[in-house]
Amino acid sequence: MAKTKQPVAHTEEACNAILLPVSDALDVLKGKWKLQIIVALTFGDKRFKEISNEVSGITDRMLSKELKDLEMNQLVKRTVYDSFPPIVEYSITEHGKSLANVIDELKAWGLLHRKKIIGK
Amino acid sequence: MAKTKQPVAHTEEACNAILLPVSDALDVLKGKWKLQIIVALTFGDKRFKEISNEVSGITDRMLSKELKDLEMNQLVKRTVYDSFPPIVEYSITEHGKSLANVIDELKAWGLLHRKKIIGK
DNA sequence: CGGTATCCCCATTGATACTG
DNA sequence: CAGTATCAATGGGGATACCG
Repeated sequence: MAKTKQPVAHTEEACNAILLPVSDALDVLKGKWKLQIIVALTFGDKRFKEISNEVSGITDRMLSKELKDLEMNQLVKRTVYDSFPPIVEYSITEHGKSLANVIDELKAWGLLHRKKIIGK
Repeated sequence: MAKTKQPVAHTEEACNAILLPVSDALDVLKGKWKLQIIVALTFGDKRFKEISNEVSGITDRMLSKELKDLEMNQLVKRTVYDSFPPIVEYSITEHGKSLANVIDELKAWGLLHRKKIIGK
């Protein structure tokens, strides 16, 4: 059982030292679409419509909104070419690429979990 | 610009090979409370009330629900001691501990992101 | 083409009260 | 102590129509 008394104040600090950055990270990736968009863009720069086609099920409204969020967090860069009809291209930034390790770990653990739980 | 034609079918496959496991992982950790509970438990086994005290703001209803989810996914183990008043203890499983790398990466990236964006 | 503007639904969460 | 039951609120996301 657990009557090993623990230094509560210290575990709270240690706790927050983990939880704050973890929450920051999760917030940035939150929602149904952001990671799908990021992953799609890691395979190459794409235009609005191209992303829309690759991320199956997303509406224009959501794609627009999510791209803005990602741009605000400097994960994605938006480039407008002055032409008609308009051409807008989206690409991953260096900061966006720095998510690679996170995505790799999530992927690895997801596979492990699927083997353990889902694919009994 | 981007007229480097890409093998669409292949990128779609590659895409899904990433997105499916990543979604699995994110689903398991989804919501406001699950990671807080997991992290709290990594500092030692705890009883319902103890978790409730450490995860600031959570209601009994939510804690109960989240613990059930975590138990279903075998991240957390629930042990009932036959006594009165009842004693129930929660602990992290080995599978739960296997999240350590994921949490570490999220933490590392969260810190990086905070330095880059939030902390000017 | 690359988006906005509106409206609406419903799932998740919160608040509160109660129980074995 | 360790929850459950019930109801209310919030907000993320969908559907559709329209615009520069």
